[in-house]
Amino acid sequence: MTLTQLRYLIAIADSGLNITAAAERVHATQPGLSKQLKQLEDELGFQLFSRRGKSLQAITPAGQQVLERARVIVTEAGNIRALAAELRGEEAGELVIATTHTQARFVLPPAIGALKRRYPDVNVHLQPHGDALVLDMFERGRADLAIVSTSGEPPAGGLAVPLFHWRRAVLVPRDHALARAARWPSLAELARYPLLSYESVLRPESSLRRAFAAAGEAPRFAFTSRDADLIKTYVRAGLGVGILAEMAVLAEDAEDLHLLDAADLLPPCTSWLVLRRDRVPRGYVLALAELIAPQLDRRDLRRALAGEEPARWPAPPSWRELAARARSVRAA
Amino acid sequence: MTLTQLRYLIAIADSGLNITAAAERVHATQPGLSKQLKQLEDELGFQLFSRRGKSLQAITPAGQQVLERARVIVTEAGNIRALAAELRGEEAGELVIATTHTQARFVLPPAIGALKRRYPDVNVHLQPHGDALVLDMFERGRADLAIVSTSGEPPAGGLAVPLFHWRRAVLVPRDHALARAARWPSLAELARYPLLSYESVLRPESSLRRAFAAAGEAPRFAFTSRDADLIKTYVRAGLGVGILAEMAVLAEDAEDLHLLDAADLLPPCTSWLVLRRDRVPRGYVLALAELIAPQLDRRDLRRALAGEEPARWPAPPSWRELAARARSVRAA
DNA sequence: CGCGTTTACGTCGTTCGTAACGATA
DNA sequence: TATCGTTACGAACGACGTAAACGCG
Repeated sequence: MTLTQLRYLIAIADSGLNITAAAERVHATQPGLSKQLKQLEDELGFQLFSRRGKSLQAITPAGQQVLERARVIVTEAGNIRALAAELRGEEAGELVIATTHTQARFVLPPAIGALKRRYPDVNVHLQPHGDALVLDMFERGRADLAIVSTSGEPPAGGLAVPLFHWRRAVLVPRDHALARAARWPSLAELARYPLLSYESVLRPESSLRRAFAAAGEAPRFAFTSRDADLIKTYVRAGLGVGILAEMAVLAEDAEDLHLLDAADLLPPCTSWLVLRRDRVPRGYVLALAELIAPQLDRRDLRRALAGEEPARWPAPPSWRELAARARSVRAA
Repeated sequence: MTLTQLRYLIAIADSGLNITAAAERVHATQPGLSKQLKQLEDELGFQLFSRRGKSLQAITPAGQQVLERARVIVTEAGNIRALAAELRGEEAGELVIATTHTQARFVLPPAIGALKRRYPDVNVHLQPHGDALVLDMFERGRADLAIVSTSGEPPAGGLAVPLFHWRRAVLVPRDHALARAARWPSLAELARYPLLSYESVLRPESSLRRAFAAAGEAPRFAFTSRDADLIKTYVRAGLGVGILAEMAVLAEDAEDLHLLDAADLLPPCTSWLVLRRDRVPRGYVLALAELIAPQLDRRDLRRALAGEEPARWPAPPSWRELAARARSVRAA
């Protein structure tokens, strides 16, 4: 049994039992993986995968057990390497971020920009996905960190650190009836219009859906997307009333869109940074956290990951504060 | 980085930084370890050990971090091998038991005898130690299981399973004043005599010491040992009153010793089996548990180790019941 | 016939043990 | 001088990639 064999095993399992694809992933040749897998199975004395003909069919129950432990081993080996890289002062590496489109498009750009200036040799890989998939990818170990939002409890699956609070924004075309109204609309009034919002409202436990339900309303979501830009585009096209994160509203949107403050209508949300408890983070991972949310300190993050602390986090600022602070920095 | 290098690293750390001794332990040559250590340090880019001249002086802080992760890796690799051995139906292996002298001498023999009949190819290594050292050895990973006693909470450091309850026995020579008394002595009466007991009573938190203290007595422990046989020998020699575990009292002791029932005087104790949560146990480890305490079932133990259960254990019998049951089995 | 896996083979790198050397107390 | 670690060297092994063969849809 070697670390290489276990790495190959994981790659095969994570590539849908396709050895050729797995070989690609680990930068090796397919016969190499085939052989190593065979050797591992010979050493252990049982099949890790069931086969149909020559193709791998499924992981055997025993193989599943081995796979789980192999993941621990390979993760810890990676931790040792990360530890060493940090100690050497290495500033190159990969940073895989699993997050939603809104964060990737409207929140992260300045932070990632600053990060790349500080760590030019870090390659950043953004994986925008739907809410559910983000945490899924993260839990499968495909990402170093996840950035997700909830309107309540912190997300499970790792160490969750609050980055900032935000509110929803309601967007309508400038000539929309709601834009001319004298006062902010109620939920009931909003619910009369076709709504445009994120894909995640399709889930029954969506906080937006629940807010309407609590007011006895059952709005029609006429258009959903993961992509806030698309939602804005279709609001412009007159499809209805857009409900999206305030971060997605830019100054230039005011030219043809009217922003209704939904602060009191809809529950506030928190954006969370989620780190894997089983991984030693590289310095630039924590640097990114600090860059997004200045109230965070990487030493606290390291302590929390080591499990040494009850993990009390500084109160997160609102997005409005963060944006104002960023503007004043740019002005200076 | 290879599994071998990490195994060598652990061996060196566990051999007091003596590479020659470590080489012995892993059945390799000393230059082999030296070289692998050097290669690992070269790959990681920093020293795992600080050196004075050529000798290893201490583990560096970074080395400590690496060492901890290396232990996880090597443990999990061992788990995979154990898993495979079980699946193959392998019935050979090593069984290292950390326990006290009393358990090793008076409780385990029948169980280990039966185990060896069932698993002739399992080599059993008994490590009798003082109470504190037992758990220490166990936590350092030198033993597959520990068997210890407490008179209250289960021991920490692993998955603790209650085996049986037992009481203390008070032994005096047949011609001792207490042997002729009409009734059982009180703690105050006992405390008038020099006492002979286990080494563990020297610790201030000892349950025996606390029992006397609660009665306002401060007895003199004139003789202590880890070895119940020795205590009995010195009781015979007239040094005083022996207080030991009832398991240590044999039928033939009645010839020249008088047994006082201390059931109501001194608090009861529980013997616990302790398993490491990070290790997949071989079948014979669980078989031993079943052989000592028939109320246990290895499937429950496996489930509890997998963390799937709130770990409620069947009520442990008393040692008296266990011994009676064993006698009736022998008679049949 | 394409896709994916296995088998065969040659090369290269690595590990390991023996033996000699060096440093330290 | 004894103990312990390093260096040197040769043999054996193992990993890896290329190329070809095999099975299957």
